[in-house]
Amino acid sequence: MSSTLQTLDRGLLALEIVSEHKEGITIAGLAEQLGVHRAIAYRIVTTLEAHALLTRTPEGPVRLGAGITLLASRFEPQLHAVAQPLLKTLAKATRATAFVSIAQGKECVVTLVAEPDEGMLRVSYRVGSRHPLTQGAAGIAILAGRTPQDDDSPEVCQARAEGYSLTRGQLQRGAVGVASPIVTARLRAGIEACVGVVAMDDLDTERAIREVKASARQLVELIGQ
Amino acid sequence: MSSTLQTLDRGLLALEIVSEHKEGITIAGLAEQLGVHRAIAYRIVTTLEAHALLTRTPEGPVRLGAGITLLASRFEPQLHAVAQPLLKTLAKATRATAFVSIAQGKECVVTLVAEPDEGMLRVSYRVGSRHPLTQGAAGIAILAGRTPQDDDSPEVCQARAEGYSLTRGQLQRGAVGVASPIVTARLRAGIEACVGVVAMDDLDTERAIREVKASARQLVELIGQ
DNA sequence: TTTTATTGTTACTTTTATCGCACACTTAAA
DNA sequence: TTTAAGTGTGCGATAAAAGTAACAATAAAA
Repeated sequence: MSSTLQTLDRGLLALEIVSEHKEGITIAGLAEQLGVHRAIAYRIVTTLEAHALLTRTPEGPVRLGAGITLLASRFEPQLHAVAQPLLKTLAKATRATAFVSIAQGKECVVTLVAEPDEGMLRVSYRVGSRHPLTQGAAGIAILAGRTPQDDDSPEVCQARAEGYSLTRGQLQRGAVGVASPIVTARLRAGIEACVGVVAMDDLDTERAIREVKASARQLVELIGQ
Repeated sequence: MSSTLQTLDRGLLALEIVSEHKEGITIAGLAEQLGVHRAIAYRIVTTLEAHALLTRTPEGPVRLGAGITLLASRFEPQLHAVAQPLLKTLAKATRATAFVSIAQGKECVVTLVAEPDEGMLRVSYRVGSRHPLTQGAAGIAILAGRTPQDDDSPEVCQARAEGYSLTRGQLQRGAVGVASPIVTARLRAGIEACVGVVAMDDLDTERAIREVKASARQLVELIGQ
């Protein structure tokens, strides 16, 4: 097992800490959270700033920078390439429409979809469509993937315990949704995403639950623990 | 003038290099591009992997990891906080609907919107809606923000030269769009985003162009050069 | 088959990049 | 005015990387 680089490690940790502070954080505050001298934090910020991963507001505080967007836009096609075949398999196995959704603010956005080729009728779930996190199997699965909150609904708590969520008719009458959060062990927090399927009422839920959970695990393997 | 940290700098450079290789890159290849010994590249990759910013496929190559998604999901509300007031001002000044769009694959997705409070009729542009990059002012502005390609359309070339794009009726009959790419100097590439306005045919284009370009510059300041 | 690359990892020496202190300075509150 | 909290930057000591070399383990070529 090869070792890690202290300086790089700290820098990335700093990036994560900054990302946790929506309103920004002072360099002094960052230094404290990192447990290092201010001067070190200062150099770390300068370096991250040079790569546009951080910005300093004129008043002082440090926030995330535009570089994140660039990286994210490059990650998306990679995720697509990796996850699409997996989704296709999931769609076939469950004979339902499979999807990957991620959180964006208080909403849940569909990023990838695969439809089964069999079946007369099928539910289609458009990429880019969004709905509140509190509604539908996908949203609940994402909430369940977060660290427990006091105000979690019973559904979310159950989904967290079982590893999946199942909803009927929440987004569309007569539709069933099953979703499972994508939980990564290495990160300090979940990645706020889930895999799932939607179908008409005739979904074989037993099987769907099994398959969706398996897909979530596989995705974690492919995408990075 | 404070200095940057070599190790962190190299690590971030490695991250960028990996992000440029959609299919992944071998560690040896990465080491070469970084101009360092293989052993160093290994240590860098291990560290980035520990933060889930990179993953290694079972066959070897290194790709971006899920950590990017987490950072991106946290950047979004920060961008929102910073850009929303600016968009509101832009909407007021131009009496048109102002927006920020980013590229996602071959499409262009609307991420933020602000509507003017005056005016009887107004064009509403829904957050999350998407259309091909080749269509509409927003898409063209993003393409213009990229490094020149051989197959760029005349519109894209013109937008690159002028610093803005203007289209009429491409997405909706009777609608005019003006957009300007958000170009950052520090990054190795553009961030694939733009600011703009959409309105009915009665838009004061002279003014809109001026305001939109100014907004793009301001956003760069706020978000990180 | 042997030979030749390439990959992945470790142990060790060298060197230099990083650490952490220190000092100067600004701003704002007490 | 003093106190406090924060920013920004040189500098020497040393821990932390760099940069070797070396060694299995594959994998590809002869």
